[in-house]
Amino acid sequence: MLKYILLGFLNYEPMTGYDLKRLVDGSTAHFWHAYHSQIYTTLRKMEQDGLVTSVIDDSDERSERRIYNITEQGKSQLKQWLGKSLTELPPSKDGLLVRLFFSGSRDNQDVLNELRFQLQLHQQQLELYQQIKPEQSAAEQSPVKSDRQESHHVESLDFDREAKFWQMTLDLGLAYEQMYLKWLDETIAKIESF
Amino acid sequence: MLKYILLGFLNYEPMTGYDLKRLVDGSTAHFWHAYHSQIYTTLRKMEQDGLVTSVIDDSDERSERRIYNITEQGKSQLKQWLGKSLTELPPSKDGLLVRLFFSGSRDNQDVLNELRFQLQLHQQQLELYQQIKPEQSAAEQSPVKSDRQESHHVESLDFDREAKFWQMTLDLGLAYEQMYLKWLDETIAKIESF
DNA sequence: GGCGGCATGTAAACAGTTACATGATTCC
DNA sequence: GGAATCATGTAACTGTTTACATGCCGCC
Repeated sequence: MLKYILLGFLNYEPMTGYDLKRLVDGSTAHFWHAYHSQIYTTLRKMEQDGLVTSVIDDSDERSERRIYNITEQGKSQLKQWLGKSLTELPPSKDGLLVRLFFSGSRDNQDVLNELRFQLQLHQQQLELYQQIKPEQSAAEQSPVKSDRQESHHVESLDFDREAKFWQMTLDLGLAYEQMYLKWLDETIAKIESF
Repeated sequence: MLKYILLGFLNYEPMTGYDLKRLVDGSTAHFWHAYHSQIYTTLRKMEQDGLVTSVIDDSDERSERRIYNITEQGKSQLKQWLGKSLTELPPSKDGLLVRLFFSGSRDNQDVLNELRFQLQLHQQQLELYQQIKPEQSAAEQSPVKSDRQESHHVESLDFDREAKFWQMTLDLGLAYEQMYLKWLDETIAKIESF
């Protein structure tokens, strides 16, 4: 999956592993997280498979910035992947629920402490999403922050349309956090009344 | 994590890999899924680590039913794990959102078809949860279906209390599916009005 | 007799995490 | 001068998934 995220971003414009890392952290991390180590190794793998090419940036000699570029093969694989709809539910993995499921033997106070901490975390997450929210103009909100006047023109990219889809994923994030917070509130109240 | 799920179930009573597989499928799969291959190999690993022991069931000679038993070390590790609260948000992974995020270049009809199919899947999932719901008596709803009169007495297991925690995880499942369905509805409507 | 479900596993591949490592630059 | 951040990567490990494999039993 990470492969397609990287192809997706590189399809906007060429960039380095670090750029990709920041883009992932700033946008897809909420529904697909990746460590920098995985990003770098996946990029190397993709290069071997001919989906991307890379060049060392000489203009900026301070360090070895390796700039990745999507190939035609990479573009076609991205397109092909987008063409095949998902036909299954994403398998969810939530450690907190596992813990709660087996919490029969725990002290209520222990469980409550854990849930209250989760409440804080989810409140922070919600606030983070809300800060992105205030439907900014598409361009400003764009995860791709390049000067569109400059060098690499992205052919026929409709930023308004892109922004609508980005907004939809954000909407789910917001709804998810609100739902989770409500459930945490109710669950805490239930345990308090045991 | 699977390790602790298996310890958690084996802490109720001894059972086979297949029993564990069915319990996982029937309860924790909604927040932590595992394939049978992983369950069997994890059990073997746990046996090597002294967390469980196993014996081949002779009473039933038709096949090699290997019955796993939690050890004192296993119990203590489970307890220790339950004692250390989670301090981070569970990283979510949702392939549909990844696809939506990069759907700017897709036809609206393609995206709509995919979302409508997801709608069906989530409706089915919601119905599945609702069928479990009607707050049955704790014992009947118990994922552990053993005769409590018989052989292995589980010392001091409060099924009512256990059932309350099981219900909480189910409540999140229900809230999640309702939230997801609402978002899908709204998102489909948005794309239709593009 | 064939099919589906029960029951058990192994092997290989792939994905994801943690730890280690290094050197530059920028800010205090 | 030291700390933080930028920037890049490798290595080892752990976890997860897919595919392969086998044999029994009960039902139609």
